[in-house]
Amino acid sequence: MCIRTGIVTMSRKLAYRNLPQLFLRAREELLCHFRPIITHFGLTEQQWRILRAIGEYDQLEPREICEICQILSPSLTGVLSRMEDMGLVTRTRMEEDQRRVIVRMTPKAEKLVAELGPLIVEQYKVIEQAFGPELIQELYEVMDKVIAAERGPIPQIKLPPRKNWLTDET
Amino acid sequence: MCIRTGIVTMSRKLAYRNLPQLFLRAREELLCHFRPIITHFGLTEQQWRILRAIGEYDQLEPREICEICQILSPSLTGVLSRMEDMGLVTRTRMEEDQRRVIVRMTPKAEKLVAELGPLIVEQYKVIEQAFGPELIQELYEVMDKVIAAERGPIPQIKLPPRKNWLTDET
DNA sequence: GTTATATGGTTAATATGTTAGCGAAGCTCC
DNA sequence: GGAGCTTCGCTAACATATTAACCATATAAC
Repeated sequence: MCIRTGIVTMSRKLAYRNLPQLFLRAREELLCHFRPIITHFGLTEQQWRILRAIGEYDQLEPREICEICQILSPSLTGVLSRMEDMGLVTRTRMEEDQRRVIVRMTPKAEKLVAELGPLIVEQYKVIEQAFGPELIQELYEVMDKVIAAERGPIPQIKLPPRKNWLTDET
Repeated sequence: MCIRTGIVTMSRKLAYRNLPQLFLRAREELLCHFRPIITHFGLTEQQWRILRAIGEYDQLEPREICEICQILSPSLTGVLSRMEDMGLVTRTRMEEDQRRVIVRMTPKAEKLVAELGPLIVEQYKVIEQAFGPELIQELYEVMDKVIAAERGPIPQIKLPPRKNWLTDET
């Protein structure tokens, strides 16, 4: 407590650094080298993620894209319909199950990926040069350890009773 | 080329795994354990990032918040004005430089952080238990290596002449 | 001192993220 | 075979991300 002002100015620094935020920053550190390439072809980052995924699996259903590309279903709906308008993908309902949908690339998108893909790889090589191959390798390993769900379920801490922080003035 | 269909189905799998996407997935793997805590207090993830930052630095200018919290300036404008409406922060123009602004927490926000912060730390401990302290340590180290700009500027590959992929039908 | 330039925050327009909930199609169980 | 439940994609409402451009203020150049 400050003697002069009477205000408690203890360090509100938490014991742990903001890990999700570090991920965000590290991701941006990488992505900023790819963004110019992607936008050069008139795509958004998400659109490229999706095209890359379909290119790899040949065809995918929306919920598969959601999981692979880390895009939530409501977002995907919009992204896909825009990509459909751009003539990049087609959406066709499955015969067996009228709920499900198949997403495929158009020939135009195939050509686009055929041009864009190698450039992405080229940029990866440049980055690998700068970072050092060991760091890249290390990155893949650590990421996989975090993602690999080979651990028990992580419990959620008990939450205190809900107060109306944002309405009460007390 | 497939003999039956005549369609070229070569593997369009790139030589490098999608690293930014791995970051995204790993980040989500962590964040999903904190999100319930944050929303329990009626905050969004970004709002908590900002409160945590201000709590640590006592007061910040918008552009500092942008850099620390990885939020772009136009986004921040909206987030801050919403937080102002919620009575969480105050924005005051600087006397010396009428362009600049100082962002501070309100007492209400101070109390909120005082309750929320320890819960976040608690959850970190739980996660550390499940992940193992070594992995957490390893994470911090690798992230810092990626972020630390102690390397030369990373060159951008040369881009081919721009074609109108999205308008031409050729 | 006035013009040129740079900086800090903002607005505008569009795309995506996030949560809740809906509606149709498929499944289960009785 | 119909009630209840689940799955799948979607809509709606709001918050944020992203790019471009704007405006006021400050600084540099002359």
